[in-house]
Amino acid sequence: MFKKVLLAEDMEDINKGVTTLLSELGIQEVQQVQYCDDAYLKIQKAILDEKPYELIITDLSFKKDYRSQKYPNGPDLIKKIKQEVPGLKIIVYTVEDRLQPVRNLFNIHGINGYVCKTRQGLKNLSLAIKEVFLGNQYLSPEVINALSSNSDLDIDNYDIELLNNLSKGMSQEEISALYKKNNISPASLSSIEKRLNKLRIDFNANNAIQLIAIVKDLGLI
Amino acid sequence: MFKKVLLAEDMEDINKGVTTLLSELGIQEVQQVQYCDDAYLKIQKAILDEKPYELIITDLSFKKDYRSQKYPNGPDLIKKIKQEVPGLKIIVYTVEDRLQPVRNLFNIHGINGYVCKTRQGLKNLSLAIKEVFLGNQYLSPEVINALSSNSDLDIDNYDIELLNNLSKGMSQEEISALYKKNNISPASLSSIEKRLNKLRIDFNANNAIQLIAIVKDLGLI
DNA sequence: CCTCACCTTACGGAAACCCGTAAGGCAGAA
DNA sequence: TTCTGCCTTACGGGTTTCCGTAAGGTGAGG
Repeated sequence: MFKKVLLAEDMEDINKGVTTLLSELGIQEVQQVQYCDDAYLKIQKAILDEKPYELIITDLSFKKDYRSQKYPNGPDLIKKIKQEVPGLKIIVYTVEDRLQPVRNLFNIHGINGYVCKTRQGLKNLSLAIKEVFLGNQYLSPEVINALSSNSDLDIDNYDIELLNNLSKGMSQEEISALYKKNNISPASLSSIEKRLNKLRIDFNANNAIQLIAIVKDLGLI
Repeated sequence: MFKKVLLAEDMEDINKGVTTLLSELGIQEVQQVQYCDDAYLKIQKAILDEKPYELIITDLSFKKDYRSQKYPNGPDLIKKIKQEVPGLKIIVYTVEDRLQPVRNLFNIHGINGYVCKTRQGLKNLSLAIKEVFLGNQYLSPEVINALSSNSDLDIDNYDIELLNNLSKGMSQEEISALYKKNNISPASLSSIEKRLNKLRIDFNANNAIQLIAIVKDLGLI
């Protein structure tokens, strides 16, 4: 089993529950932080001391408070860690159960496990730790479909960016002009219309308004 | 201090932390449930036994699972309780920190306290219990502005419904037709346009698309 | 080299949205 | 009653979106 684990989670009550679980699993050294920046510093320090962490368990959302943070929330921290210490295992433990964010965390950032905070959350977290220790991936049941390939319509970054610009109130013509200026292709009004048409079909939307409402609900933007 | 309190909260870890806090506050009888339906039943039973609860502490969101529920989440439960036992005090303890939902809970349903789950969540909850025991309202700092009158632009149910219909992909003409059929006033296309224009100004939106994006983010719809 | 498939762009017309102006209706105050 | 302010409705015209059709460009494979 893992010997040294770091837990990043801002809420004291949850923090306490998880720490107990980790001890019960036989993990000798369990440390915890309530801010992502602290997590990053501890990880770096541990490496310098040649006693690195073997596993990070982190929430995704951290409430903002008076302390300004370089890494305000989970994804920022995860990105940084996986860039600098790609071998370090990461399990996400969070309430977020929308599939697209889960997909991104696995496909882009390369996390090792994802557990939803639910009634069985702690139980699943314990399973996740065991699987990740064996070198496997783990997804809790609520999001098991996130990585099944058929479930993703091919939405790429261009699409996301397009939807983002739309939701910021830009007209399609303005977006076209912006893309031409920045050499983003395709940039013509016609292409943008066509792309949006495809998205409307993909998501069963009558018009751009409903499209934005839907992708907001899905958490795509 | 309160003698008999019921806690409705689906996650075991949090549940445990809060229960401990309540005991420390000197509350003799603390019971807890993980489903809203169970909460409702316990409340009814306690009244029949002539040992009613004096305070309910409840989360807002409860994860769905295999058990189908008559009251699937906090607001449903709160509405029912306040209808049947208006004098029973209710404190909401949740992560939700958007102002509009908070406003609704106080103004429509008449809850007595609202505490956000944050780093200081437990501390604030303890304050809330004391205040509510004294007959006062309590809002935790994150949402203290929810009830300050100046912060609400006068958005009424008509506006919310209008935005909802828009986000469902209806055209303004379709909405007009629907309202005429259902005798909802104003129903003319012109009035609907005018109302949306006002909303766009209120929310600083360039067009209907951005308007929907904004009100979705705010949690108005 | 040519062909074919695919992507980008262009264009035109219908529908929807945006915005200003103005007329009708209704309630309260003089 | 008349006046006034406010809300609802009507209408016109400019802009944007939606949806075809079609022309140019590019790249893979024959």
